[in-house]
Amino acid sequence: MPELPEVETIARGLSPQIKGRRITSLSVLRPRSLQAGAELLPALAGARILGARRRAKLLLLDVLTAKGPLLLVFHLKMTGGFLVHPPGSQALKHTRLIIDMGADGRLFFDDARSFGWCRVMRPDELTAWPFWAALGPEPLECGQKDLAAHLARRFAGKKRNIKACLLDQQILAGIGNIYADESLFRASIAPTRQAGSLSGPESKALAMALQAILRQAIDECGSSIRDYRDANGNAGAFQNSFAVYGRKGQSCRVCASPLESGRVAGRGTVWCPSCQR
DNA sequence: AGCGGGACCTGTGGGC
DNA sequence: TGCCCACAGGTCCCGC
Repeated sequence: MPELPEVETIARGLSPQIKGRRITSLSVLRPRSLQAGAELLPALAGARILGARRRAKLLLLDVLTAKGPLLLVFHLKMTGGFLVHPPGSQALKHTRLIIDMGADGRLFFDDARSFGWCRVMRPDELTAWPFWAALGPEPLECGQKDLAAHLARRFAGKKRNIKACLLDQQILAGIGNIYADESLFRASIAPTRQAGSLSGPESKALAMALQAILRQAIDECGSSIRDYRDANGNAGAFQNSFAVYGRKGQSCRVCASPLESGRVAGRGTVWCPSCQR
């Protein structure tokens, strides 16, 4: 599922394939996949794509139209993905949007489960968008000490469990189910712990674990469970490094205890009852 | 405040 | 083989 490392990998792989290209048109094959900005579609004709970038789990395409800058903001949710196809290529079964780049090909946004979406926005609309404005900091864009301090501050007094807090995009941006479970294992913290009960050293350990795991996952081009592919159609490799996610019923790689599984914060969760306290 | 549950989606895989 | 159902999960929204 595209979380921070997967979206980052997609943005890095996509950017060189589309940078500097001109959009001839954007076709919407599934109306609900365009969540906002239909009135801006005509302005996209002739616009130049400046590049692809990531914020939280969002993938953003910066484009420059004759009337000024616009953004194509995508949320890939569970099964969204991008691939550039040759000019004239026909839509696939799950293609939801096509950005036609003339002789430079066609960028498909495919999404089997149709949870993902695109919003076409002016820069001022983006900054005013409540979801965008409320996003917490990027975990890899602050120093380890700053991240630990931020987490400690945001966890203080919270009765919610720590896993729910890690999944809360307003506390920290980009973490989903996989990296929440993996980070908590690395930091030896049980997902069911009340966030407010974490000690200073535990917040530090969690900050360290989050950064180490996200960096390693980006280095390995993300995790591919089933659907995820990068912008070149390749699978990631971090799934081979999972300590707990998807290992329900198996034994801990560190202490060999049987892993515990259940629903925490409404999500399937796996942890080691011996290593994680 | 925080939690559970439903809605949105569809492909997959286990059980029978 | 085929049917049924649980499950995957990010976000929003509603009700308690």
